[in-house]
Amino acid sequence: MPDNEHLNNRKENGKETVQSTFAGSTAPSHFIRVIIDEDLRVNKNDGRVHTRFPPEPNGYLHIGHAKSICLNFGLASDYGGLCNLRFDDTNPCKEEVEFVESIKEDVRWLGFDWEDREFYASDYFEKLYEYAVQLIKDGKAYVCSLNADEIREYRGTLTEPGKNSPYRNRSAEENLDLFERMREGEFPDGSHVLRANIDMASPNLNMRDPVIYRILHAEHHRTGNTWCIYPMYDFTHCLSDSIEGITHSICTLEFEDHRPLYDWFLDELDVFHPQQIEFARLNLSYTIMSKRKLMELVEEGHVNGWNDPRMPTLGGIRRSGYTPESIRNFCDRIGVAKSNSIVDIALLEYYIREDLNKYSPRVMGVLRPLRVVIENYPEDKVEYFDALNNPEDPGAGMRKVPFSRVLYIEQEDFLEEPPRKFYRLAPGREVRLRYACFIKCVGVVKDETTGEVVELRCTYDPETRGGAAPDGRKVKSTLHWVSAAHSIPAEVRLYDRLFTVENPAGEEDDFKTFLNPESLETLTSCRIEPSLAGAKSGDRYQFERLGYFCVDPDTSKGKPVFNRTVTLRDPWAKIKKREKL
RNA sequence: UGCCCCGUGGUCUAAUGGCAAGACGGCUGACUCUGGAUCAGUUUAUCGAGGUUCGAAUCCUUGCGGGGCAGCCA
Repeated sequence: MPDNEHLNNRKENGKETVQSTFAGSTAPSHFIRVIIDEDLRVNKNDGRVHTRFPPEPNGYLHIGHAKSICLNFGLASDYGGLCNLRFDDTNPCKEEVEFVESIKEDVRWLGFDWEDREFYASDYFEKLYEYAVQLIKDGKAYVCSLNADEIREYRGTLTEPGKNSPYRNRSAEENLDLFERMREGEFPDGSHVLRANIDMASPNLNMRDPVIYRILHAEHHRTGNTWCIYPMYDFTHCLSDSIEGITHSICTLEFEDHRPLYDWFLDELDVFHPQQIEFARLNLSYTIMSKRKLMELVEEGHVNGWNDPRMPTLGGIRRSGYTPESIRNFCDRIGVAKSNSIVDIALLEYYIREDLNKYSPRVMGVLRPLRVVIENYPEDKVEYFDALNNPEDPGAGMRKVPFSRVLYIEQEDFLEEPPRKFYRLAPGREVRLRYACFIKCVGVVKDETTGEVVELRCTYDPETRGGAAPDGRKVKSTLHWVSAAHSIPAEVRLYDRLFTVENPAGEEDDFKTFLNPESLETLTSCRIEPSLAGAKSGDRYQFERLGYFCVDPDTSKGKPVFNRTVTLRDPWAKIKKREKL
């Protein structure tokens, strides 16, 4: 049994916390570090660095969130500060406990620890209410009784100023009374809102008397039915940051226009003032990151759930076999900036290969078996050859691989009429079987009706046992193989990119028209070497010459299922494609 | 048409007034019992026009291009 312990005990399940974000610490600096360095230099915030990762528990996390998680937790760790996990749960209609659990699992899996700092915006509802009351008393907020449509009309447009609400001049007493009765549940949803009193002519739409509280008679996942008014994001977020003593409140670019409002609340209330800093969210080529679109894929059955290995969700990525280490390295390398960009998915693949190459046990498995009979090998004989578990890791040891008269090799490793640059097996040609011996193809058996090659007749050279020829002759290629009688059947799921175009969300047509019809190929007659008999869900292996594979949870006793995480770099595949073979 | 942000090789990110750097990708080659890994080499960039300056990717003006904003979502 190959030693898979390195991999599976490494840095998962929160057992080990990340100290420095990038092994070798070659992660590039970026503008947020420049800001923090300057803050530290002038001793702003008494030299503290305190960040937070603030997901809304209304869906699953994806690789884009991983960028934010690595940024926030990484910065805290690098500067000797802290990072809170805070659930932004101000909309009871969309949020569920299930999501908070999965978010916690994902953050932990990535290797980060928020210790006892698990917070919820809903923890602050009472305090937030008091802040709202203070704004009303200061004449900075009022209860508006326009309906949603009217508020929209009064807001004006991008190019035209809005006009004041007729309720804008209510007295503080009346506002206080109304707001209190909103809280008491006297009014139906939508009948009143609390609004900030700012400027209906502001060129920034967010400043045109934004709503800060709405009536929602809905049960909240944490506060139950305690409240029937809920604060809006802009009001909640800055004050939650302030309450927690956050120094650097890092969010994505679309909140840039909200920053004046973020600052406004904190200034008007005269409370501790964190700094909001915006960065560009991650986009990856050949996939999508929008929660709504991902939901569409799930609900319409284009993928098999949120953790389908094709999904960019952390659940999907994890199931496909990615390691948290590789995701962290990736996030450190892509940098942090303010320009919208699409990172090549090849970079992500590079980091998972880099990681898995170091740690994953090598093993042989044949995906599309082609029967090979070694004519000069005795019927009943079995030999066991020594195979390296991991050439990159001398400590990984060896294992025995059984060899017998009937074997399977990969169908694509034989061509009756080999083109130029095809080094593998062909009639009359000799190749090496990995760790075993040289074989030469002396005959081809075909299906009489279809003409399909169904069996190869070969001879082996007993002198080459162990893989080396005493006479020093070379072969052009080495093939992986399994012994027919000893191998065990397996299902292997081959995953490919989800979309056929780099930026499906940026196309004119609906993104779903670009779904890759070949994003999943399920192979059910694979044969794998017997050492894999005890493989457990989550175990990762390199199938030699094919790629990295991870045992899927669908695995049942005697029926292993593997997901292909990523292929090996494959020059032959490139040649085939280039020369259209 | 208002406001805000962003334009550096194919991609992502550095250089913050002083030799445009790195990673990925691509292409060569070496090595190899994985066409893997490794190693070496190579290819390609400051959106345009003015200005400030001894000197501009960097500062200013302007044009062009891209993105965001009119939820009682976050």
